[in-house]
Amino acid sequence: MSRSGVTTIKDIARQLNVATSTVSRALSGHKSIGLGMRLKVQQLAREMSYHPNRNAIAFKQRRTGIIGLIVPNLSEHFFSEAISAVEDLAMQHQYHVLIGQSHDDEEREQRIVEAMTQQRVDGIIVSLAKHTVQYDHFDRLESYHIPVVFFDRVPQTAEVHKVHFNMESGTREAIEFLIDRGHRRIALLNGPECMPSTLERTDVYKEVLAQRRIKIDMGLVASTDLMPDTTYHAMELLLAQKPRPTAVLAMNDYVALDVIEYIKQAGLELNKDLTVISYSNLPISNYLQSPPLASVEQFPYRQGEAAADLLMDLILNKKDGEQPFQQVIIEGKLVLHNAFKSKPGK
Amino acid sequence: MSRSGVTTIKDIARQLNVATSTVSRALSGHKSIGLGMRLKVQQLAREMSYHPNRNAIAFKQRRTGIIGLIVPNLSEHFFSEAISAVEDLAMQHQYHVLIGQSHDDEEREQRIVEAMTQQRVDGIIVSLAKHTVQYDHFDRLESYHIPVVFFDRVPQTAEVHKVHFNMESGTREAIEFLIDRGHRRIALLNGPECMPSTLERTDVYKEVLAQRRIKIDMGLVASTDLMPDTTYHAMELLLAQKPRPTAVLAMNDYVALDVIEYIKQAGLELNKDLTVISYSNLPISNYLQSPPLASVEQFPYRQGEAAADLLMDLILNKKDGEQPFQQVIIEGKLVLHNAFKSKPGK
DNA sequence: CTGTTAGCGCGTTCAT
DNA sequence: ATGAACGCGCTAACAG
Repeated sequence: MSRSGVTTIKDIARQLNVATSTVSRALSGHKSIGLGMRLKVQQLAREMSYHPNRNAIAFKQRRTGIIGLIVPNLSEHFFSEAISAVEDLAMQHQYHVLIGQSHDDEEREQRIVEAMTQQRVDGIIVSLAKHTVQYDHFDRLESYHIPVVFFDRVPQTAEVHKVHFNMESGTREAIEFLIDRGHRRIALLNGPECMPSTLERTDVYKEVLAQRRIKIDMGLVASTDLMPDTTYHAMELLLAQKPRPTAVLAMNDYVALDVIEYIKQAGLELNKDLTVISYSNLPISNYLQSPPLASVEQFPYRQGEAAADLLMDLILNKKDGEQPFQQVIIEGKLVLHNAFKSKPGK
Repeated sequence: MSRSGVTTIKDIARQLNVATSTVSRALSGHKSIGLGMRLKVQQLAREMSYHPNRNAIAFKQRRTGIIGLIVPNLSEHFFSEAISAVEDLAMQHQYHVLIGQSHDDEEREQRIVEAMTQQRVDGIIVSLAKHTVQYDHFDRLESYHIPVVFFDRVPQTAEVHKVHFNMESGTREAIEFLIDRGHRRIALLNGPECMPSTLERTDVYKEVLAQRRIKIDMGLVASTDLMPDTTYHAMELLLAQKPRPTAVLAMNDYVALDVIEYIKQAGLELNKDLTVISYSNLPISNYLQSPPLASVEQFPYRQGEAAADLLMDLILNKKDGEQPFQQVIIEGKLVLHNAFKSKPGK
């Protein structure tokens, strides 16, 4: 054994009086190695509890078998679901996942990308920090041949690989659902105006109403920065409109919960005086006694899966020629919240 | 530049007609390098957009700057909080985190440990799979000088470094709280009997009741494997006891939610006919209209933080002499669930 | 079938 | 203050 106390192929070779390359070949099942030799080597490797040094292999092969995953926040349910998917898929390909959280800070995001570059990860999956507007740190990866797949929070440009939610279909489905149930005064409680998704939602909102020949009243569109206070304030504005809206589409579950609380405090009855629909990012709706009527499911696991699939494809089929930029769009799905499906005592 | 298109110190050296060792020293701020040379090298490095190959450095130094983190499930809130903490702390030390999820499968856990061994991570933090009873795969790490810190789901043995929740104080506080509010028939809805924490809970339960001179009735102690159906079944058993329990301590929030649902279905009033307290691992209790009365907070972030702290200490102060096994115990805290704290419109 | 040799990128002696 | 040489563990030509 080497001084470090860890067995290397050298040790095995010496023991067997063969060349290191023979050991290397025997262990990796090279066909040119005789069966007898192969078995001898493999057995001795086991006896000496040899564990190949992937780090050395990576160094030599210029392939680390590691992909980087950068998200704003590891503990947010949407992201941890996606991470779980990425890990599952990576593992299937014998790949491993190095994580980093940007905490929605662009500089931190840059530092993580730099670190992952230095680690020579084989690819990166990233959901952008809230205010990232400059993509130099990702562009630089190109010269290192490190493919990048964006997911969920993606750049506007078409010149990247990306996986994201289809805001249009989800929003359309939600609004049409409300219209079909007779609602004509539908409020939109949107996110901060700096987020691209906010604009998209507004566009679809207007488009669907127009198509259905329903009067568009921009007094029914309000913004919140996701904090309860501004949500309450927005609700005040919305409920002050005449005639009062009969439904509200909230931009995510956290906001919806605040809306529901507001409704209670205002003495209104949820989903009767005011119907609430939101975009789902909490796993809890089925446990709430007063959930929104429905949610647009955004399938974080599928998004992570699709991103990992795409990245693995880019890594494994790494042709020299640049590949066309892929875009995977995850369709939302409106899910009605029932009470619990299973009944006690069955 | 090398053929691969990536700048190395060799390239910089050639350009400057100096030795690679000079470049290496200049870049790492070695004092024996003249200021002029240092600056020249640093500037050229920037111009050639040199990014040191950490992989090569790790290979040479036998230090990867990576720690492994193994949890049963990445998307469970308790764990994703802990992961967030580990990542934050690792980053402070310029370390990075490689993740793996065992999906509560011992064999998978072993495979992940093997992979991390091969990657030569500098240390591992792990929360055990539900049914892991054999620790060979962790013992083997010793010969690789890879320190291991267990957290939350830890082995019983004292001969490991570990961070875990103090089941005693949290449980004691919860039960005494119930007793102080007049409850005398307190049910314990425990986890599967194979988990060590289950036994601990039962022990404390019996101990506190004995101390408070309350009759112990093992009919009030039931097990669930965490699935709704068995929880419902357990609730049936518990509520069939005479006299009926007036309170139940559920082993975690998921179980508590099922309990709450059962109560509704049984036509009982939550926290009146039956008071519910649980161990918290969901972030949602404050949003439930019918939350448990209180939860024992288990501070996942702190647990992750403590585990990472301990591991970093083991890595950085790696003396040759074995270090005594550390044990960090996180005290639980009983948290009363109020309705929303902030009111609308304020 | 197997041995020899070279080298991946870097830090680190040991010289000078 | 700088250079030359070596080797970490492994794979991959190239030779036999």
